[in-house]
Amino acid sequence: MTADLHDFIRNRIRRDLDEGALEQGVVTRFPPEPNGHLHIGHAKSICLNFGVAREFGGKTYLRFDDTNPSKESEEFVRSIQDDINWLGFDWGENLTFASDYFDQLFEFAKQLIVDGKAFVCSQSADEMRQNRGTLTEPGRDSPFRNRTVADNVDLFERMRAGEFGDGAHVLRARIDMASPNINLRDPVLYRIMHKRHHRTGDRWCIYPMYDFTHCICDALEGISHSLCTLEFEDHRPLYDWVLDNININFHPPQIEFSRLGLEYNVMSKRVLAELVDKGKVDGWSDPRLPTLAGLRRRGVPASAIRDFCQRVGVTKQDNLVEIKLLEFCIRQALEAHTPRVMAVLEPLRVTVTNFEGEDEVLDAPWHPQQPEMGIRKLVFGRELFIERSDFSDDPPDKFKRLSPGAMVRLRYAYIIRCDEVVRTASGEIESIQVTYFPDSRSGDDTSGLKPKGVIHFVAASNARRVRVQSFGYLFRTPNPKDVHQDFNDNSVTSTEGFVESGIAQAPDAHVQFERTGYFYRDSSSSEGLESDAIGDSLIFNRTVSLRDSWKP
RNA sequence: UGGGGUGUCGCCAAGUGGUAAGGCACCGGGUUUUGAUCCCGGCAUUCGCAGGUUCGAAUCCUGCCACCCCAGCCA
Repeated sequence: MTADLHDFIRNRIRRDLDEGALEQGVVTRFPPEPNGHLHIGHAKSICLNFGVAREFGGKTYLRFDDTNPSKESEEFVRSIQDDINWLGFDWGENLTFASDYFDQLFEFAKQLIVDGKAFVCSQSADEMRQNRGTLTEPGRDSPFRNRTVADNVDLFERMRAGEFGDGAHVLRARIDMASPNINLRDPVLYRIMHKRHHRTGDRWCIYPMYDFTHCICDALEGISHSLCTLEFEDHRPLYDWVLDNININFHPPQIEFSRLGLEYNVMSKRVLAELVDKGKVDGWSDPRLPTLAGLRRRGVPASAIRDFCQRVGVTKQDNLVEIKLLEFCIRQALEAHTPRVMAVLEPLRVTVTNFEGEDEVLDAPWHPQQPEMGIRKLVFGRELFIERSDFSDDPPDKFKRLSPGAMVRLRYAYIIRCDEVVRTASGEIESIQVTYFPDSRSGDDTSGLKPKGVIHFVAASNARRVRVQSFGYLFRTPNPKDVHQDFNDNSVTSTEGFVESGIAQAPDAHVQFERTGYFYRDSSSSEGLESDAIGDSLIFNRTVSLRDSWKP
């Protein structure tokens, strides 16, 4: 089940364990900011953090990093929990919020002030930026850098008391304005923000910054390995500085790994939020999005995402994973147990001229390799639909489908031969006429006929209308740089076809339309995309097509 | 021109001095009432480049090159 994984993080953990360095065992945390929905990049982190804890008998905190009330909300807190659960992970009792620690954080900040390691700076944001220096030039000390401890304590208390407006003052660490690492040039620790917080309400009007908050929360929770992405690498000295300069007896190591890059996708929450807000997609759960909500609505099983994250591995290398790997994982997850059904997405009418009388009911397995899944009933009759692409009046070489004079097997039913093509006045193929061979019934075929191909069909009397939505990539290039220019405005294809009525008895919301792909019943409703709520017609989202190795 | 990272097959990725795992993709072949699945086989004399150390280097040393990240009172 769980292969022995040997990425650099797990190797490190094994070493720590061997050396007896972990008194409390393995403790990890997944620290999302509740300002958007989770995407498959977060899934990589979730699988890593929860996976590692599971493998080494440790525990994982779900800790919301809610230090910026101007962007965060309860709605996102809920959706994130739902998504993590759906992915298959459980934090149990270990649900925390950075805001749970606001009181302690405040005390730690005061300690820093008393020790002369932090000061209240009253420069404007603009002035501060100007004095920060550049990548190659050192910054200049703030004129407020040498305020007395007493003044600093007083000012900080009054900041908290609400005496000042947003931006009037800020609490800064007193480190080194000449540091080549810009994060160490007296970084801001607290800012004034008169904003109601979704958990603490109006109790605070100053909020701690990430760099000050995160490391302390990690220490307070006894995180044994604080795993984050590469862009925090040069924040690590600050992470360590804070913990080294306050009175705390635990110091987690921060270990960075590279974020997931996925072809034809964008993994930036900012960009995703923008697509949602501008109505370019149908909400956070648009099936074209790499969000967990979107993947779920598309029909991607959580197990496929977990498998994908495992196959992708964990390293420090920048990467852009091929979308084909995800597609492979999805097909593989669905192959073994997804019920089969036949659906004709672009119907071509077929008349079986030698079929007389009552419709015939046939049996077909829900899954050809899983007989224990049982059978479904299928109807064969005089009027049928086949896929337009399964007929050609000018077949290419090695065409194994139907063409004038040729024979083909209708899956789980009879062999037919095309006798005639009926055309419209303008010459388009309107329907075809065929004869069937009564002694060629699937299962007891005594005809001796050997057609070269098998195609799917739906009997007109057994057909239920179905609307099918297929999705292309949201972006036109594998590695979109300009999300507006590279946006694919034409990524949804909607067709109306027929599905065998047995679909109603399908033992799963996931289904394979034979020879076409895996589909998932869409039951959410919204404006942009069609949903199941419209009329009584069925709506399916194509999760992924079947592999197709046919090359004419 | 500062600091921090990363460079192993088309894409991921093992490997940490002993002579290049694996997966995906791709290409052959077999089975097949899904051109699916499944099965078999092929696919890096070479590890960014150049030197050096060593009996032996993807792994050690030196120098180069390329790419990514950092100048929010965001996380």
